[in-house]
Amino acid sequence: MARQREFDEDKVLDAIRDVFWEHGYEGTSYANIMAATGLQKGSLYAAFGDKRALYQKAIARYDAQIVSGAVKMLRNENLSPHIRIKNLMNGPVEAAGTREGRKGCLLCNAAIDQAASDKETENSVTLSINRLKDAIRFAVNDAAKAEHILAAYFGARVLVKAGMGKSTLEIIRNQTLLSL
Amino acid sequence: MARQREFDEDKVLDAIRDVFWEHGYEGTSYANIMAATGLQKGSLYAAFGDKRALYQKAIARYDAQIVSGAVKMLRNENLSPHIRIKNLMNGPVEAAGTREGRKGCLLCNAAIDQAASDKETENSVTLSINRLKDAIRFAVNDAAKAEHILAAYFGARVLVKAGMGKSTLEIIRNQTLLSL
DNA sequence: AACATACTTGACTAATTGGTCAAGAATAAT
DNA sequence: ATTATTCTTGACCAATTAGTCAAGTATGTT
Repeated sequence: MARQREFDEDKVLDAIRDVFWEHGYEGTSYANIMAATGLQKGSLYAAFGDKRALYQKAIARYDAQIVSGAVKMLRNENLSPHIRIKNLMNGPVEAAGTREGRKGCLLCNAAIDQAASDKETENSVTLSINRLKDAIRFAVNDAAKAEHILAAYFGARVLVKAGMGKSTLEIIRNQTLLSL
Repeated sequence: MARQREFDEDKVLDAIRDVFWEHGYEGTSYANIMAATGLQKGSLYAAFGDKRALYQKAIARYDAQIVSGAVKMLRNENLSPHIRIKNLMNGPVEAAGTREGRKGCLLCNAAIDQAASDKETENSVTLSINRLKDAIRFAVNDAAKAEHILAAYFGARVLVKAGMGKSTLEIIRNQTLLSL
C-alpha cells in the first residue's frame, strides 16, 4: 500500500543504543545519532519519536539484550552458583582497559546520569536492576549476599569507567567469589 | 592598586562544585552556573577559565573537601577498623532517598560521565580513587579486601542514584562489614 | 496506469550553547 | 585628584541544539 522502509530497524536501534551507551543522554546529539544510523532526522522522528524516546528505546534494548543475557546465565541451574557469579564478575574484568569495555554498563551509566532527574529513566533502570538482582539472588540463594554482589558488580563497572586495569578487577571478582 | 573582587571565591567554588555534582558536565550550562554563583560569564572566565577548567576545579574541590574528609576518618586509628568501614558505608545509607543524597558521589559521577572521554578528568578521578583506596587499605590492612570494599562503596552510590531505598543500602553496608 | 499511502530528504526555525569583548566602575598608590 | 590596574556588566557572536515540515520519492493495491 505504501513505500517501505529502507533501513533495518534492528540495526538502527542497535546503533542508537551504542551511541547513548558510549556518550550518555546529554552527551549525545542528533548529529551523532544521524551519523551512527545513517538516517535523517525526519526518519528518526517518524519512526521512533523524540530524543527522550530514543533514549528509552536504547535502555529497553539494552535490557532485552544484555541484561536478559545475564539473567538467563544466572538462572541456568546447569552451572554452579560459583561459576555463575564468576561469569557475571568477568564482565568488568574483560571490559577493563579496552575502548569498547569502557562504554561500561548502560544501566549503570543511565542510573548515574539520568535516573535522579528523569522519572521514566528511573523506572526503567529500577526495573532492570531488580531483574538482575533477583537473578543473582536465585543463583546464590541469599537475598543479602545478592545485594552485596550487585553493588560490587556496579562498583566494578564504575572502576572500569575510571580507567582501572584488569588486575584490579580480577581482585574484585575473586574477592566477590570468596564471599559465597 | 586595583578594584577588588566583590564575590567570595570559596562560596562561588562551592556553588560551581554543587552544580556539576548534581547535573554532570554536559548537563550543566553556563546559565546554570551563572544562576548558582550570581556571577556573569565574564567574571567566571576571568577568575577561573573555561567550562572544562570550572569542572576540574569542582573535582579538585570535592577531593579536597569530601574525599579528604573520608580519608582522614579512615586513617583515624582511634576508631576500630570495623567502625571506620561502617562510617564509610553509612554515607550511601544516609544519602538514599533524599534529594541531596541523590547527587551521589562526584567522583563516581565524573568517572561514569567524563573519565572515559577526557584524559584530565580521568587523571583527577584516578588520583582521588586511589587516595580513597589507600585509606581503606590502611584501615582494613588487606589490599584485596580494600578493593572489594571500594567497589561495594561505588556500587552503593550507583544504587542510590538509581533510587534504591535506605533498607537496601543498609543491607549492603552490613554485608560489607561481614567481610571484614 | 492510477492512486493512496508511507518513507526520505534537507531546508528551516527558535532557542540555547560556550565563549569574547569593549565599556564602565571601583579601588589603591602616587 | 590623577592614574594605573583590575573587576563587572551585558551585549554580542558563531556554532550547535532539538525539533518541524513541505516537497519529492517509492511502493502495493486496485
